[in-house]
Amino acid sequence: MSKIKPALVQGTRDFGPEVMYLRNHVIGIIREVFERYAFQPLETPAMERLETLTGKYGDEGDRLIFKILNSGDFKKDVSDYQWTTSDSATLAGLLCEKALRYDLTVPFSRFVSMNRHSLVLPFKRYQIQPVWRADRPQKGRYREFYQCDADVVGSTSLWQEVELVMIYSEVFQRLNIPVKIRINSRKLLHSIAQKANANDRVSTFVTILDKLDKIGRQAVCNEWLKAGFDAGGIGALSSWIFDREIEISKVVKHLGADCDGIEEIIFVLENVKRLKPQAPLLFDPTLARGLDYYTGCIFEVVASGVEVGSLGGGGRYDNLTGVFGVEGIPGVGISFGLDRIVLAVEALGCIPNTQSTKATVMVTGLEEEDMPYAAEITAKFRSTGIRTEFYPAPVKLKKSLDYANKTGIPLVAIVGEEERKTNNFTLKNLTTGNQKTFSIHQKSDWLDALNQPSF
RNA sequence: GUGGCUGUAGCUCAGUCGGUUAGAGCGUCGGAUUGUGGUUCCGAAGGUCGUGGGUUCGAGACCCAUCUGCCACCCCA
Repeated sequence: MSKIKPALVQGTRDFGPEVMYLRNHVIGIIREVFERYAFQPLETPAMERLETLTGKYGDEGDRLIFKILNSGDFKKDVSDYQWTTSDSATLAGLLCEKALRYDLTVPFSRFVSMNRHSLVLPFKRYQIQPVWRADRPQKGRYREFYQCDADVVGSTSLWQEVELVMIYSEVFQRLNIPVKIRINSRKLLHSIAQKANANDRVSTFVTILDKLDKIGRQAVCNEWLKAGFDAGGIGALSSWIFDREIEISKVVKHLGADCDGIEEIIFVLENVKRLKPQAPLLFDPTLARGLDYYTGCIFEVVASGVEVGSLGGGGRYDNLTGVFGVEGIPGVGISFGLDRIVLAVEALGCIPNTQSTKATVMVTGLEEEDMPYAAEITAKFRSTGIRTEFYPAPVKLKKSLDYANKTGIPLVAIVGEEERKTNNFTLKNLTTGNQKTFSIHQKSDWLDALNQPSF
């Protein structure tokens, strides 16, 4: 058999022990906060039926769905005519019934539709799993990445939005990442688009507005005009719309208090304010977000000190279950991008003392005859809950001490002929270089020394 | 999906105009020391130059394709 070069698939990564400590730490904080806000855990399969996923994320999103080739003789259901005349997208639909999930919200929506009779509404679930997108990778952009979602279905109350904003704030506070949480509303974007006579082409209008950061005010106006939107309307809008941190009261003056969507934003802003979140919640009239299914408030979180893209996003979707034949179940949710959060933590250097699973002590025997006794000591340590590594061969002390040094084990229990014959062991503190002999029968003595080495 | 940049030892990188046996530092392994690590000294291993073709007497270098990483679009966590 010819040798195969080991390689990763584009846009995927391995996570070694050091990174896993950090990832688990971050996941732990997110899960802890989710549970404290009374969300319940859920996991769904990596694969969904292709038809479950398509049509929910917009044309661009559909293109990025990873499709899974049918098993068996997948050619047999496709006619020669279809092979030659179909375009790639149509052909993919004939060859693939399954796909990898693109996000966690749509699978959740599918789950809710299937289990609506047994769910008590409002139902709050959290879900921490990988998702896949056939995107072209860059820094902070992968083809496999983790999302951490909290969603609540079956409630139209805006208090859900308020609570979700508080979750964002609390998680990033605990992670020591300074962030801004932005809020806008799809309804408000519709209202704004109407001012430029863009009723029938809201998404085109919004897509151009969303480019503000990259191309600037003038270019946005030019593109609007080029796209044929009403010049008078654009002129009026341009006096205020480009202020990304505009006071909502000014927007009320421009659009009127009865403008669709504005009341919701005011409600969320005011009630969040009363709860005094650590992270600021800012109204941003240019915030758009791409996912097609959002209908109400939308959110986005960006880090203040680093550029790794948005760390999270979310919003309200009034009728995602509708396409599964279940009407009248509204939902709202947020998502954390674990991989970008980890990047931000690394870039900011705000790494908390991550819980490593390294041993606190290593037991090493000097000669073959010492090994059974060394194994007994190891077992004794472990039975008291001490994380213990057993060096599995009698080697020169230089070698085993070197190993302990390099793997970061702070204490070494040395067992040789002397110790074995007297039921003792020598405990060496690698940080200070000091060592001390203990009797194995004096458990309280050595237990103290292992837990709090003071020599 | 579109356009661009990139790849030499485990890591960071040299490698002249296309010319003989591809180098350095760090790291790894062994020894100096038969019960004591981090320092020092000595020694060794490690490369089909991302991969596959092509041009050439001769390619790490030039050309084409492909894979990867990165950048700009697009989109998004």
